[in-house]
Amino acid sequence: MGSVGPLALKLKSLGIDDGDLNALVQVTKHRARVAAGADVIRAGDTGKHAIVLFDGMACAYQRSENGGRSILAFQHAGDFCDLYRYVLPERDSAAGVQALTDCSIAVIDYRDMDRLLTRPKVALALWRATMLDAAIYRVRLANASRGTALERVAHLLCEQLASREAVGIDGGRLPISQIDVADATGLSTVHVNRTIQTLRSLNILSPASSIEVVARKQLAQVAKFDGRYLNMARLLSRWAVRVE
Amino acid sequence: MGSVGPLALKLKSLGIDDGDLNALVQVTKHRARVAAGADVIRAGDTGKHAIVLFDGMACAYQRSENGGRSILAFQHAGDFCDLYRYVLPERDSAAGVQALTDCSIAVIDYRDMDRLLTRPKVALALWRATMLDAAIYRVRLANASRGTALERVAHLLCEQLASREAVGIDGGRLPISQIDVADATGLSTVHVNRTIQTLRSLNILSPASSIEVVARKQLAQVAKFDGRYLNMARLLSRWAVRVE
DNA sequence: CGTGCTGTTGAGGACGATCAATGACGGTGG
DNA sequence: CCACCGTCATTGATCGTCCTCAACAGCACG
Repeated sequence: MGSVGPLALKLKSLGIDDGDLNALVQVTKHRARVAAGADVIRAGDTGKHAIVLFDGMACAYQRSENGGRSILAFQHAGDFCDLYRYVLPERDSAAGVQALTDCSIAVIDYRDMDRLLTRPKVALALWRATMLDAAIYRVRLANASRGTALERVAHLLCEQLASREAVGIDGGRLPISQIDVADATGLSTVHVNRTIQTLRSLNILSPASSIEVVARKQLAQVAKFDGRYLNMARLLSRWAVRVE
Repeated sequence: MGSVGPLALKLKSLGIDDGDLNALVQVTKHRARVAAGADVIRAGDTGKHAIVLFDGMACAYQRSENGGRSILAFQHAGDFCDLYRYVLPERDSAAGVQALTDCSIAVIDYRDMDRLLTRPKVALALWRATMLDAAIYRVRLANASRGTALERVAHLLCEQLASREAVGIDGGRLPISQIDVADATGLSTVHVNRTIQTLRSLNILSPASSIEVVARKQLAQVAKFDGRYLNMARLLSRWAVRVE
């Protein structure tokens, strides 16, 4: 915890000071690894602790009756995987979190959470963390079912780059498959493939068989991406002064 | 205040007791009316108070660069219109809340909010209220871009009936236009019209030129609607025991 | 009696789904 | 070392859902 990890970076931008941060870090234990493809949170799992993603990339998904997978959100280092379940313990047997790459996770016991919430700044920061997720849902909802496949795929990629930047992960490579993009956009894998090829032919994505953005400016242009919430982290740190 | 209004019903199901409820009601002032079509919250508005919807129906929307309107959520009596902005004061000039019918609103000053949050149960209940909205975003996101127009329209109608039931509003009539449905589903108004006619021919919607559900069972069947979160209010009241 | 908004209907075309097959790659076991 | 397998990426062809454009009807409003 000498180095400023993504979690610390995120919490600080949400208005937490060093003392509170330490309190939170100290109850964060049980580090574990989850293999790519495995579930971080089993569908229908009844949790007794909150899970934090320390490394790797995961996704919150929802299964549909026909077996399909809707990806609701991608998660990166520093994200809480299921904080919302602490507040609203819905037992949704169709919802879960899946590791998209090999992941490193840690847990915070609900008992410890209860104690953490007695610190006002921590309570507000955690509330904000959940609202940040909600804000992402809002943006995705506003763009779902609207625009061409090109715009939607481009927008999704912009979102993820922005999310990663906010926690200090740079580099244009996204360690996800085209299948993941399809499940996140609601497009078929075939069409996602053709769309990605279009983006490659525009020299926006690397020609390699992985998803790597090499021209962010143009990507944002194609996506009509509103970079405003790209700066969320920076904005938040300004708001931090409002705390207490 | 004497009668159990939708707001009280909602807050109680979120774990608030009578004392805390009174404290909240007492800082709820400045009742006002908003005409159908007008904005409850102007886009880009910088709020100094939270707004509660007392009567009528409104929608949280987002404007897109081409002037289109994406409806992110419908709001009913008892809903907070913009509670999330208290926590995460993003100044999104494209987002707003619009009255769909004549509405009656009230406001809670942010100063009073600050004081309310010193009550742990109130803080948790308000956090839960925002997470309830987020849960709705999740469900809508999982269903957006998926399935046929018929399923999507039917699902939207189910959601709204369920939301209204949860705060004590019964009756199958929804006071919204086909245009609203189109903006909420991402379909064209023309196709929404045809879809609604299909639902009418199935005797699920009333033949009248308004949106009135007369066969909920079949509607839920068409929508593949998972009634689980229909019971959110009742579930919540069970969870209430977990508070504190 | 015009004006504007919502609802309704028709025709044509585009975007993306679906089905099907093949290629590239890494891992596993013989 | 090679055969086998599963996953993911790629390509082609066909088909259908839904969009777009355009016009009109009903209704409330001034």
